[in-house]
Amino acid sequence: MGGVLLESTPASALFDSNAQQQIPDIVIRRLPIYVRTLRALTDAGIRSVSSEELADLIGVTAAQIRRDLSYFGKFGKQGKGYDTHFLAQTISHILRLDRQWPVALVGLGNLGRAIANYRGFTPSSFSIVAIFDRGSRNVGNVVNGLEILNDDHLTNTIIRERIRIGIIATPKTYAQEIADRMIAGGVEAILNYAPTILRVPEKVTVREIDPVSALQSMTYYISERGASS
Amino acid sequence: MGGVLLESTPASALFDSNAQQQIPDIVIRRLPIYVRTLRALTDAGIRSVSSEELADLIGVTAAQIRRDLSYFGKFGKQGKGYDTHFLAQTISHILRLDRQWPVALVGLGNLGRAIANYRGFTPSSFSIVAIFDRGSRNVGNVVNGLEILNDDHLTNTIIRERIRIGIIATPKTYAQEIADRMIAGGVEAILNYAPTILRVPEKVTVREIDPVSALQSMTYYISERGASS
DNA sequence: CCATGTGAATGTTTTCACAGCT
DNA sequence: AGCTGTGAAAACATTCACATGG
Repeated sequence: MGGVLLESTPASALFDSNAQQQIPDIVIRRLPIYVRTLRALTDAGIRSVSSEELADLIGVTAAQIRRDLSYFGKFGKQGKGYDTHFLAQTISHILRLDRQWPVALVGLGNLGRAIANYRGFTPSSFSIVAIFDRGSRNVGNVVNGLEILNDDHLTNTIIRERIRIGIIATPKTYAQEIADRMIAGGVEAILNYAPTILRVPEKVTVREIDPVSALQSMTYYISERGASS
Repeated sequence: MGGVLLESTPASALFDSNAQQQIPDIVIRRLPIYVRTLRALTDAGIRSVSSEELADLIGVTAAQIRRDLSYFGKFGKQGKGYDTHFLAQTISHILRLDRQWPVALVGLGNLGRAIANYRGFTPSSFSIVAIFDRGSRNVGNVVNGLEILNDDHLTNTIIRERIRIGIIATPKTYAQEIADRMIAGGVEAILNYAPTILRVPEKVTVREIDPVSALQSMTYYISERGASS
């Protein structure tokens, strides 16, 4: 992960209004990997998989996969395992990946540009539909088919386009202000690449992408010997 | 966050050979944020901080900070709090951030280029000292002062330069092979941007940077109403 | 006979709450 | 008087192990 911990984790799923059981966020965070792995199996023509086979592919235990799935229902066949296509579809539906989500990206440095050009979001249910930067050299240019807008228009565009997801790739100084303006427009999920902890209301989910912290935590485990530079 | 779970988490710290207490990886992963926040305080001229103030800045509880620190020693003064500079230095030392670590980067697409140009690694104890790509258009070019090498030289360069940390920014198809070759050269920590789970020996730590999974887990929490696309 | 789904047991992490030091 | 460091409790997460059903 990179992404460090400390992410705001909705206390309630506010998903289904009846007294639904509360599902741990850590389970929710594993589901995308299950989907990805199941899709790879389907693409390879494999139609059935046991919890143990799936676990080996992912690097977790079979019991964990069975327990995770049990929060949502019974999807397997005893003695047989899981239908790969069906399970991928089912989890995708739980995560609401069976639609395309419009996303706003703010910040167009090296990183923002790489994000704007990344081809992996679209097949994963996300489309960047608006890109913003501080007025200056970038505004007005076109990146990946989208005109870069001045971030004055951020809140209004988010409202108009009904955007619920934002990606922050600004310098850390602006990140909180951008988050506030996203939230004012109705954003409820923020992917934060800026190295700063965002303060957001309960109903907003934030995930941090923090490669520096990830590196800084791994050095703890590196064995003695060998220095250099 | 982003980074998904499922990271290989060394079962032992192999840090200090005597029967040292085992420190939870989740604690280790929080330490970089403590350092970052303490440094910001120091830079702002604040010389002392209580666990509660620090907790508020980071978005965790004061008890958690005190417990985390207690794994390593007693760094505070009762009635007073912690010396910001001293505590930043101490945690940096624990994480071995009081030196510069050479890093190898493999893969030079959009993302690899953004990583190569990122200015945040150097002040955070990491220097990219070698960049590799599959032979073709990129090899021989210079990015951020470094000549891009053919990845045939990967293992040898890692050995020669005593590199212990690798960053993988290749397509997922090559990621495992690159990881294997890094490990053959002595790499013990891998930051993996490719959307695939790497199989590595026990002694190697991996952290995943997986923005797609992060987004895909957040949609679960987005409230009803508002669609569009 | 195989593999799911799940109570119960175990292990891990967080939080409480307060004795003790400054 | 204020805040740390930490036992003990509570909350949370994982794993065991097996009854059950295809």
